[in-house]
Amino acid sequence: MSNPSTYEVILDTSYRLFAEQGFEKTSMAMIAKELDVSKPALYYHFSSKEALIDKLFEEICRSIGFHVYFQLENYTAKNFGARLTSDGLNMIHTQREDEHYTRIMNQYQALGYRDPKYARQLVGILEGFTSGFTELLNYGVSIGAFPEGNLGVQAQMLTMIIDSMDNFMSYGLEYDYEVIWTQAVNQVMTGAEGNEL
Amino acid sequence: MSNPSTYEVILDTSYRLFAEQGFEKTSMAMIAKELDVSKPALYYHFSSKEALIDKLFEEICRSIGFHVYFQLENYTAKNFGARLTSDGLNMIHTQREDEHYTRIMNQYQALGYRDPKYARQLVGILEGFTSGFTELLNYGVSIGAFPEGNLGVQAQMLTMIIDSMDNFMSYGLEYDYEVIWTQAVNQVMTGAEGNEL
DNA sequence: GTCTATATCGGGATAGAC
DNA sequence: GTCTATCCCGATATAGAC
Repeated sequence: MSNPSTYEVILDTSYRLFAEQGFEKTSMAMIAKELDVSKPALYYHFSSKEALIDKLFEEICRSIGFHVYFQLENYTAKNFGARLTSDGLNMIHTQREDEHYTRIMNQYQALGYRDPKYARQLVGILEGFTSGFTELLNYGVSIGAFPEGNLGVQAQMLTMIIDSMDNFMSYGLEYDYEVIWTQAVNQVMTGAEGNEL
Repeated sequence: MSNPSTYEVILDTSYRLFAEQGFEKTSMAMIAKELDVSKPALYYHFSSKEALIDKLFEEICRSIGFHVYFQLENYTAKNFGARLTSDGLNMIHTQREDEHYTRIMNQYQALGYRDPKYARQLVGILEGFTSGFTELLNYGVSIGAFPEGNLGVQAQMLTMIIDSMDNFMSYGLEYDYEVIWTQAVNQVMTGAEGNEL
């Protein structure tokens, strides 16, 4: 196995440079220069640029996911709405602090359009949120936190909104994200139903 | 002025190739080959690859926008909710038919992170939708279609949801978009209020 | 594990003829 | 307005020494 610290530091620097400039505009030479090592040193740890991009993606996917931000055991009938609201806002604020996160995920999204390998992982993340929300809402109903509704659809809506907020924030759009998320949670809690067409 | 038909056909083909493969992976040589012309022919019409990308973006921006899908004069007190629902669904379905649209906009979003020139235009489109929805909702209140609420926030939410649906559909996620959009419109129409924090 | 030096290729862009 | 031929550069990747 290669030296873990060098390996890690390459991933960290790549993450930053890829986010700032994109995959194509970031050459292996630039990464090497930023780390003050030579190009072949990179190729010793990663067999190709694509391998580096792939490993980085694996690391990112490992570090995110529904259960990082929403933990079922923290929820009670009494605090359910408030907790769901604050956990969601906390997630948004956390991602907002890492200015590179949204940018690099946008890059992987672009790759996903051409290579199913990336698309599958991205879809997996989103589906993880939707199934996580579904599970959480089911739990909420079971402990009597709120009346039953179409929880599957509500979970989809929460996933879409939380994903979209991240996107809009990255544009610098100063929308009332707190109010929007709070409203979405309230809608779920009051069991509002959409009219079928 | 250059021959309009050649100019147009370059833009059309570029649109498709850029969407399929991304800007960097699509070379001027590939575009030329696809059109069965030579590279210098392209450079006669567009001074550089970046100029081509920019002109294409201008054309795209010109062809989209709130008022393409939502026209205030079609709305009455009686049909307001139904019309807002169907116009939104129609917009989503239209964009879904052009498989290249979401992909190429994703590319311009990536460019926007590095060059404010693109970011400004993208933000302009989104703000156009938000101000369009605000105007439309204000009109709805003025004709008594529904009670007054925090229309600015509601307009932001509608913008985020409609943008997000397009995104999720492009992943191939089969969510209940019709129900979600209908629910969002209903929430606006019933004047639901988000609790301030 | 890391270096210097180099091979190889493909891309953007242009010169100059027609 | 379009062509053939070419320039030039930067990128990925490797050979081979230490």
